[in-house]
Amino acid sequence: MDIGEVARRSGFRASALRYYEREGLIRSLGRKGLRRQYAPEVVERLALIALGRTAGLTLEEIRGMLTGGWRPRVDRGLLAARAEALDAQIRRMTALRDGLRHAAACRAPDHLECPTFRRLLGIAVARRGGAG
Amino acid sequence: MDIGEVARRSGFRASALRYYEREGLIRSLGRKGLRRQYAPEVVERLALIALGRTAGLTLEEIRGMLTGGWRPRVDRGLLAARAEALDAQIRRMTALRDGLRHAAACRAPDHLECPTFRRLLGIAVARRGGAG
DNA sequence: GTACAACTTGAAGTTGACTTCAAGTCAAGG
DNA sequence: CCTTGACTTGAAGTCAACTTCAAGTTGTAC
Repeated sequence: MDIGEVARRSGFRASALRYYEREGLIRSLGRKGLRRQYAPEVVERLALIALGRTAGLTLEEIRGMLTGGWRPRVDRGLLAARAEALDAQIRRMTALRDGLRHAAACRAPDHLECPTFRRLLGIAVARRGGAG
Repeated sequence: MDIGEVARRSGFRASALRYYEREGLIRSLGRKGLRRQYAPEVVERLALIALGRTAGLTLEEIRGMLTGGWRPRVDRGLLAARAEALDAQIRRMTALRDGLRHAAACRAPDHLECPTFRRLLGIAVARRGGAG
């Protein structure tokens, strides 16, 4: 496949695909003349990259997770660690989501004054005279 | 409080605090000579900003959520919409987390070949001859 | 065989969120 | 009064992740 075809199928722009190739996230099979030729599987790989991106991962992190095809071994410990880091972020985002949902419903003049909001977000700042 | 004190208490650098002030995320009470003076409440506000940042929100988005103190009204619809967007991202991240956890345990040579992995990540790419 | 759309490259530009730098100001302690 | 370290400013630099641009090449349809 030409890069344009991959772009159409994956939703990434050709410039992004070239960038990903430079960065080692995808590979082309070779060239037809000047033009890069891609295997169809690259589209799945790109779907995974897209998922990682929308999940807020950096390309560096995604590259650490992608092993498919050309890298022989998976570092299972690394994958598990990534999963845990992701889980921590999911918890933070969940707290924020719940805080926002509460804020959308609460009538307190300032959310920072609302105990429910504060508890949801885990904001535990001493009001006065805290020794730490 | 001097900016240095706020920096110590919030974990942000002074340069970040000045930047946030320029961008309208925080306010100082005024100046003592040249020096900005901050109310203690700014530390809570910064904790909220930090939470939003680690949750992957942009400063722009965070500013849209922060109303505390000087902005009179909360746009509840906006807050609810933010919560929903966050929820969508949480779902994507959860899918990815579960995919990673599976990948860390699975013995398939390539995760993209593993039906469990594919299902978890929702990768539904036609293997061959897809007409769309 | 020629037109042209689709590709190629390297370099530079963009955006968000800051940091760093140079040069200058000033509050507080001695 | 003087020193000093924490502050001030605007401008420029940095990083990730691309995009855009200019100039050049080429596969392919006609």
